[in-house]
Amino acid sequence: MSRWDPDAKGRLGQAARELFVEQGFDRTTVADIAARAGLTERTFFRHFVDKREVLFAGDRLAEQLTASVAGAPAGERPLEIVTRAIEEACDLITRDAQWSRRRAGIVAEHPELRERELAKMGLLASALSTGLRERGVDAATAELSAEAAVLAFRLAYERWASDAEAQRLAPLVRVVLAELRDVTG
Amino acid sequence: MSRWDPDAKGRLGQAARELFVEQGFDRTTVADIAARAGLTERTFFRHFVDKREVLFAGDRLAEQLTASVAGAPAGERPLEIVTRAIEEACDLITRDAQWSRRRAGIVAEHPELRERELAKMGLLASALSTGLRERGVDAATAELSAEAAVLAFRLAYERWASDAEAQRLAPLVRVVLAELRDVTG
DNA sequence: TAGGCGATGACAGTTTCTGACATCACCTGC
DNA sequence: GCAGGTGATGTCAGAAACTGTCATCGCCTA
Repeated sequence: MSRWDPDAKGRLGQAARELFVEQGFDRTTVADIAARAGLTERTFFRHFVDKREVLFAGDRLAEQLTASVAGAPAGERPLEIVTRAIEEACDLITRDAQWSRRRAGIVAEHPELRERELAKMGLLASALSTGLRERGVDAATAELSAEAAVLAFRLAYERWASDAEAQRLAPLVRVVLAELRDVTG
Repeated sequence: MSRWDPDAKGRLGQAARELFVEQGFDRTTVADIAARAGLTERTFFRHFVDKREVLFAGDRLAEQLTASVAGAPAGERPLEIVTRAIEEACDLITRDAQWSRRRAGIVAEHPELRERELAKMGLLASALSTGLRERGVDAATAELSAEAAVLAFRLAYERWASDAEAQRLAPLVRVVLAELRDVTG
C-alpha cells in the first residue's frame, strides 16, 4: 500500500488509529502516520486539517442527523425529533464497540482531544438546530432542544464508554434526558 | 516595563489583548507579545500553557463558583444553587463590558479559541458538580444540574455578546433556563 | 498521442512549544 | 556587609505541527 493506491485518506486514518493504540497519541508524529500509510506528511495535512482531526472524521454524522430531522413526522415535539435523530446515530457511532471505547479512552486522556470532541458536539448541535429551524421551529426552541439533546448524548456517551458492562448507547440517552427533565422541572 | 518589573503575567496578558485587538489573533506571534511586555517568548510559556490560554486566564472563576456553591443555604434545589453561583459570576465576567464583547468576537472568529472556550465551560461544570456532590447531592443530579446551568450560561453569554443593546447578563441566564425547562418539560 | 486534471511529493520556511542550563535580583543567616 | 539559597528570567537548541510553492505522477479525454 503506497503512493497511488486507492483511499489515501482511509489508509491514513487506519495507520493513525493503529499507531495511537500501539504507542499513544503524543508519541505518534504525523510523519509516523504518513510513513505507515506509504504517504508523506504533506499529504496527511491535505486530508486532515490537523493531527487531532484524524480521530474525528465522522463527517457523515452531521449529514445523517440533518436528514433524520428533515424526515421526522410532522407535529412532533422538537426535542423528540432531535432525540430520535441522535438515537439513530448512536448505532452508527457504536458499531465497532471495542474501537469506540478505546477511542473514548484516548480522547479522555488528552485535553486537546477533549476540546476537539466538545467542538464537534457543538457542530452537531448546530446541525440539529438548523434542521429544526428549517421545519419552522422558532430559533430559541430549536437551539435549546438541540443543545439539550446533544448534552444528553454527551453524558450518555461518557457513561457508556466508561462502563464496560453497558450495552446499547441509545437507551442511555433517554435516561439522561429524563434526569435532565427532573433536574430542571 | 521590562524584565524584573512586577506582574510579568499581567503585562503579558495586557500586551496580548492589545495586539489581538490591533492586528488579530493569527497575525500576533507569541514573540510579539513577549516583546511588547519586555520579556521573552520562553517566559510567556512559563505563565501560560499555550498561546490561546492568555485569553482564558480567568482562573478564579472556578474557585468563586466552588465557594458560592459551598456557601449556599441548606435545603435548596441543586439547580438553584448552581444557577445563583453562575449569576454571581456574571457580574465579574462582564465587569468590563467593552472588552468582554471584543473578546467574545475574537473567540467567535477562531475555531481553536471556541474549542478552548467550550473546554473551559466544561471545567466550570465539573467544579459546580463537585461542589454539589460535596453537599451530599447524588452524582447524577449534580452532573445534570451543573451541565444544565453551564449550558444556560453559555447560550446566554452568546446572546449577550452579540446583542449590543443587552444590559446585564445574569437575568438572561434565567431566561434561557426557563426556555430549557419548557423545551424538556 | 498530446494535453489537461487531480493527487501526491519535495522542499523550504514559520510558528508553537519544550528541555537544559546560565544568569539575575532579592532575601536570609551569620 | 556578605556568602549562599531561591525564584524568576534569559539563552539556546531542537522537535513537531503546520503552510506555501512548485514539480511530478498517473489517469482520462479529445
